[in-house]
Amino acid sequence: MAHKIGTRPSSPRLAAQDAAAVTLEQVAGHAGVSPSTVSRILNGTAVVSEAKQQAVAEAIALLGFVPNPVARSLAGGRSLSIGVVTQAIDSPYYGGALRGIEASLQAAGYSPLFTSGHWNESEEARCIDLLRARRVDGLIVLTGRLSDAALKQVAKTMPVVVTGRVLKAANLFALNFDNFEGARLAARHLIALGHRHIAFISGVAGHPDAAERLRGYRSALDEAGIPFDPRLVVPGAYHEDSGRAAAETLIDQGIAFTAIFAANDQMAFGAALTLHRRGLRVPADMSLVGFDDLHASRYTIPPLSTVHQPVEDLGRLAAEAMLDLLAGRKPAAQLPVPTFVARDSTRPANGRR
Amino acid sequence: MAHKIGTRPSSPRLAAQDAAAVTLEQVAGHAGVSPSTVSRILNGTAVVSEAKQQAVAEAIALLGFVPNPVARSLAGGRSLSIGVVTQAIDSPYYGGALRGIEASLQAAGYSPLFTSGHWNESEEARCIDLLRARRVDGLIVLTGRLSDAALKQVAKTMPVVVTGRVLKAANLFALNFDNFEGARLAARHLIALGHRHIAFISGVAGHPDAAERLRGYRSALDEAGIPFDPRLVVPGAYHEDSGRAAAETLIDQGIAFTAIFAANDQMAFGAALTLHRRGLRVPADMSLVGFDDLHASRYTIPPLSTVHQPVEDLGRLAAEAMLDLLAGRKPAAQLPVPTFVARDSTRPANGRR
DNA sequence: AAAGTTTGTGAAAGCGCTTTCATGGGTGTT
DNA sequence: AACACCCATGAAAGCGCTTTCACAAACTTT
Repeated sequence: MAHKIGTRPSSPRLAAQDAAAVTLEQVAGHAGVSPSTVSRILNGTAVVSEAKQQAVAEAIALLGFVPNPVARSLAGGRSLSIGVVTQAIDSPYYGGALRGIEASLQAAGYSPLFTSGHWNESEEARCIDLLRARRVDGLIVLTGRLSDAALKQVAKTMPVVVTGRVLKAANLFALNFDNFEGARLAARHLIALGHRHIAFISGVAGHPDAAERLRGYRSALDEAGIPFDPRLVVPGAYHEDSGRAAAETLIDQGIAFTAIFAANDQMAFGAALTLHRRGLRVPADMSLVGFDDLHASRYTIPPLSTVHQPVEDLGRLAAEAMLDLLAGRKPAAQLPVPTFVARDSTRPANGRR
Repeated sequence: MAHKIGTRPSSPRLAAQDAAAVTLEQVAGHAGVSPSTVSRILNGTAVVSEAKQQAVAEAIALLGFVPNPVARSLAGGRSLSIGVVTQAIDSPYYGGALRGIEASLQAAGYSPLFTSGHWNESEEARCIDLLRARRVDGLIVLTGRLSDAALKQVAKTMPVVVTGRVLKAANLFALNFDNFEGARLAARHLIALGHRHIAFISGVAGHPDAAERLRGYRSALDEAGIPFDPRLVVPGAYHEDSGRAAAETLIDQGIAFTAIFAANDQMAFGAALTLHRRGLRVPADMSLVGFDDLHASRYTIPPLSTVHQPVEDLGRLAAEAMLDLLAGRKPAAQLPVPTFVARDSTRPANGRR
């Protein structure tokens, strides 16, 4: 099984497979120094004479040495990997965040380990156990269902960055988007267009961000002196089909309304389908706004007016906060303020209600 | 830094953080056997007496021992992780496949390591280097840009499963979807509805699946005796905006056509937007079909007729093939045959052309 | 009953790094 | 010039596992 050792990489494109076999010890041998010295240079752990630095650098280049992260982890106690708990790796919302995380971590020499909790508390706990078994150095939890207490518990073992909730604890950083303000913006937009009867398809019950979005909706209503009608609020589950079903419920109730505000874009897509099936045109007969500003929202018919959420920033910032935590710094990351993107799914309320 | 050792997990939800500190050696001590024996039981490497098995099992349960995968990797030479090269982790198409991979690998005790090549050959090569440095045991490449030769090269080092191309090599398994047949199905559907002038928005040039889909389109045309008009074929890049632009090009050409076949759903979404802006209704004025059957395609207005591609199966099968390769078995995985899903975006061609 | 074969098990040597710990030369003090 | 002190460096001991290797004990075989 022995690979050829010490030969130059043959392909310039891909590093030679031999590279895997070159060890730090061989580098030390070539450079005429001890393994400790090589390690010190690699990690910047101690001052090393200029001459030896040079020699080692040359040996590394010559042999095409790449440190073995596995050995490194075992010896150093760190794995240079960060566990990421998302809800669904294939969700359009989380995907963007993952991309941001991936980019930022990679730049710092860390690798993300993605797992999906599928909106399920016990599965999330399993993910965390799995990641812990893999000896990740830190944990990024994207809007999980796990209790605050459980998260704090984990934070005793390793740094934790969590999004979508407000939480203070040692070794833990919470990165939250202002869902309240975002929802208020959206509702205000509708109100400014003259809508007085605005239905709201809410998010997953018990979820902090869902509660905040609902609160934002109500706040905008209050400001405008519009009475809150609980019959106009129907629950959804953040996916398309729940939006579709919610819109049906709303229409079948027989209560008049001229606009729908869905607590996320996916539910808005579902609602749009129901409207289409019932022969209601958006925005002519019904205004529709979403929340999240998924990439797809630019391409719906008509393009969806929605609250822009900086998902990629969120991923990037979460990763940076993690890096801060790991380095013992206090993270200062903060999400940009919400903005509303008016596209074509909203229009002034006409006479009919 | 010493954690408490030997205490029972305090929370039933999450494994105790102490667990991380329990070593195989401690288990051996408690069970009154040697570390080698524990290892043998853990891995099933050799026959061990019933009595010791029992004792070890008890010790493991008592201490809450979880093997350290890092040490395991270093000693065993395997990392129990599989590298996955995707093009964009946040793409709606790949997301589903990743989910399938994740599920299958996890069941076998392997963890996926996801990286994104962003449709870029050199970046893909970097991903592979990174994964190799991480000592992954195998590589799953989802429809990359890398040359066949490069892939074969990698396969000399570790097992490789690649999708979206036909390739034969030792230690390499190619899992391909019948893009030709899928495209032919879609085009036939349009033809059966009476369309004679069918525009085609093609995929990324030089990509095998893009070529196959084009070939399928032409084949269906040939069957029906419809002359192929190259002006009706415009290039796209598999994302929404390229579909939007392609549709504009098509319309601006001034050549009559009654249907558009986009080589993937995302481009169909983009094309739909252009049609909407130009005042052309789908399907009344123009039929539209896509390819992939993304989840979102069920929720467009109108819901999109498209070729169903079993992305999650693809992920699952790719993972299973990898497991086979790893175990020295010959993978037998095969993708289901293409099917066409007729929804509401297509309609018989009326008199006008 | 002696020899040969199989079997379960422990001791010990790594896997490729990091990190004390000890050391010898160089510098600074008095 | 004698002492203390600092600094760069190497030797060696792990990190927590797997895996030869060797060896008794338990079987065969003749």
